[in-house]
This record gives sequence, C-alpha cells and structure tokens, in this order.
Amino acid sequence: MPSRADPPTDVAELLHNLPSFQGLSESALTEIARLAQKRSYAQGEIIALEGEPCTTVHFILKGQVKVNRVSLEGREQVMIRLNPGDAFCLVPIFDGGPNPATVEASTGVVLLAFRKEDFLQIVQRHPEVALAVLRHLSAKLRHFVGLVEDLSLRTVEARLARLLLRLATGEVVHRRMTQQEMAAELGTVREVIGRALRGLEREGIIHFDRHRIVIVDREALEAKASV
Amino acid sequence: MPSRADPPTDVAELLHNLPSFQGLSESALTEIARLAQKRSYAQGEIIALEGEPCTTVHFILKGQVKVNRVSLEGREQVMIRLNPGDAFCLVPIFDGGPNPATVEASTGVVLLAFRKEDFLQIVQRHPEVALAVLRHLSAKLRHFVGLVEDLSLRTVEARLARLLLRLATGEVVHRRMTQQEMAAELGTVREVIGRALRGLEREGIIHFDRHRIVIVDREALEAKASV
DNA sequence: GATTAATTGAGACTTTAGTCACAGACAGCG
DNA sequence: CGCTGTCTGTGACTAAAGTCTCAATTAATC
Repeated sequence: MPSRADPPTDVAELLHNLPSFQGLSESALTEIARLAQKRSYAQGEIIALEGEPCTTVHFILKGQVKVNRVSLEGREQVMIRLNPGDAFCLVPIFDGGPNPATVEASTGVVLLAFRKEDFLQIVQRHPEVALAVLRHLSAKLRHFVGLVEDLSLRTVEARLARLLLRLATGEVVHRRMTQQEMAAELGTVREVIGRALRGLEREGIIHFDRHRIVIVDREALEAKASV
Repeated sequence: MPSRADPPTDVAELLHNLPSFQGLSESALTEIARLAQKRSYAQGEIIALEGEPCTTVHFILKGQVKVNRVSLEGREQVMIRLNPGDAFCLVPIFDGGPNPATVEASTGVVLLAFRKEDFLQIVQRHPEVALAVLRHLSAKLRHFVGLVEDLSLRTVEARLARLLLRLATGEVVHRRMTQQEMAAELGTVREVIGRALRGLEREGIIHFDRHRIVIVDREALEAKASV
C-alpha cells in the first residue's frame, strides 16, 4: 500500500505534539503548519531507501519506524527505532548526501513531512527549532556510541541481556519481538539468539510464560549485561 | 602535561579557519571571539573523559583527537577521529548528559573552547552557526551508521581492506598506524590484524616495504572490502 | 478446522575471532 | 654501543559466532 497524503486538517494542532516545535508563537506555528504535509504509511512500507537522494524531512506523529541496513548476504542490522516525536532523514537534508539507511514502518505510521528547502528555512528562522533538532541529533549520536560499543566490546549474550532489561517493564518483557527481530537489533542471527535465550532459561535467569518473558533473577541478568 | 590556556591573541583570526563560523559578519566574529579560549594539549592527553559532565565545546584548530571507549577488559574501540575544523563535546552540551566517550589527543592539539552557555547563545543568535553545527552532527551520524554496519555485517578482513583503501594515497599506505591502533579502530585485537595483514601479503594483494604498505592488487583488495 | 505460513528448537558442524605465551625485530636513548 | 621499551611474528589453543538442516510448534487464513 502506497503512502497517502492525508487531507490538510488541523496540522498546526499536530505540531503541538512534536517536541521540535515547542516554544513557538501561534503565528509561527500556523506558518510552519502550512509547509507540512501529513502522510500515512502501512506497516512494512519502505519510507526511505538507503542510497537514494532525499528531499523530505519526516516527523513521526504516530507509530514506529526502524532504520536499518542490509548486507549483501541479506543480514539486517537495525540502526535505531524511532517513535512519535522523533524525526528522520535529517542527515541527508543537512549534509546533502543520499539516505544513509533504509527507513521502514514497523507499525502503521502517521507523520509530518517538510520539503528540504522549507525545513532549512524553518531551522534558520526559528532558533528554538534549530536547538531542538540539535538536541535530537545529539541523542541519536549518543545512541550510536552505545551501539558501537555493544557490537565491538560485548558478547551476544551480554547484548541480549541488556535488550531484555531495556524492554522489561517491571519483571515482565511483554513486548512480542521475534527472535529474528532481536537478532537484527543485536547484530547477529536468529539461531544464536534462540540458543542464548534457552541458555538464560536453563540457568534459571529468565522464564518463558506464554508470549512473555519473565525475568526471574534480575541480578544475574544484570551481571550478564555488564560484561 | 596539563592543558594550557594560551594567551588571548588573534582569536577572531582563528575563527576564519573553522567552517562552523563561516558567513558571519566581522562584528559577530569579534563578539564570538571574545567568548573563545584557545587551549593546547600534548599528545596522549585526555581532553574529555567518558561519563564526566561537560561544560565546554571544543573546535579543533590543529592536530587530531580520537574519540573512544574502553571495555572493562581494557579493549579499546575508536568511535571516530576528528581533525581541524571538527568539533567535539557537542552531544553533552545539547542533550545535557555526560560525555558519551573519552577524547584523547592523538597528536599535539590546539583548539578553541566555548563555555556551554555561551555556545548555546551563539547557536541561537547565529543561524549560520546553527546550520553548520547541524551539518557537522549529520556527518558524524553518517559516519556512525557506516561504523555500525562494518562491525555488524563485515569480517575483520573486509574492514581491514576498507581501512587500507581509505588510508592509501595512490597505491601507498604510509603506515604510521600500529597494528594495535588498527585493531582499536576496527573493533578487534592486535593479533588478528597481524594475521590478516600477513594473509593479504601471502595472497599477493599488499606488500610491506619498510614502514609503508603498498597495494599491489587494488582490485583484489576492493573485492575483499566489499564482502 | 484444515491447511498454509511463520516461528522456534535443536544438533552437528565450520568458520571466525580472541587468548596466551614467547621470540625476534626495531627504534630511541643514555 | 648496548639497554629498554614498543612493536611485530607465530603457533597452539579456546571460545564465540555463524551455517545448515530438519523437526516441532504455533499463528494466520481461508
């Protein structure tokens, strides 16, 4: 299903939900709203393709996207997952290059799109927006430093332990992620994740309860995570 | 040897060399120059330490720094190397967190430092600077996407081949980099780099000539690099 | 509810990477 | 020149990760 340009409703209203546009006057907001286009994507749709030129910035209103790269052999590495309030395609807009990675809708997604020229104008005219975008890029950079450290200096088991701790609310990992997805997130393959999970269960650290994973021994899991 | 705050000379002049401050009026430049402090660091000095709070942005005037993280077992991963014109400690300034990584002077280094509050003011008052910093962060983000892909989807041999191709001017790699340094750059250990290098030589792809490496068969090296 | 399709479990095996332990080479320096 | 510290070469070994294959299980769909 292709993306749809939704009818131009109360876009200014939607801008209120985006941290990047906080602290602006109403008049500025309506002006900016005129430049935004609301779009929807179905789950699984590709929103931006690695290597392609890019002329639009996107701000997520609803849903989640994953930014990834795929190797020649078909192995996927998820770079980052983005949620409502986050933006993407900022990099190609600012440095002028092609998309550094592919962006795919993990769920149904609604977002606001700005044309490159318009967005560059906005950033230059509204220091609040510029600062918010700088904050956002900084957060991403910090995320990547952690990701590189994980991949370079930690075992799969440690990375998995950290992922479980991150996903858990209380002692339950309710989120249903397939082993394939975990593998793509952690830079390995399905079988290895499966073995690692079963290993953790055999050690009595986690427990499979239907579709949820329960953390039985949090301390032990944290110990694995900090290797 | 500790960092020195150099005497306040012609700082405005120095700003001309930094891409982040292009396109500003002379008056703006002199104003900004008043807020900058010139500092020097000796090779090997730590300029910023991972986990520490950070209150200063730095722009490199001369020399090179490496940004890295070290695991508990003492293994090092270089995140990025920065050269004249580049800035660092932007992330903690904008997102308010601690330093995401350690910054060390790879050579003797001269840089300009701004206090956090001052720099945030500058960015908000001068859209040109904001835009340049956005470009700079974007370039770093792009670099990190490549690094993650390398670590996750490529073998050490492929990463090494890419490094050699990047370092080479013509067919010669003026090897000033030790195997230890290459290992830290590529996320592995010295011995593995040594073996990989000797492997490439045995295959007749590269050749050791004194302290330089000569690329004998560029095509074969590129083939290894693109795996 | 039968039949696909997707997901998971599992074993056997290969490859890649990392560890350990030394010996040799080499560069800088008193 | 000889000493010292850094860097490199090498082999034997271990560990971690990845591959291949197939069965079992669990959704998903008509």
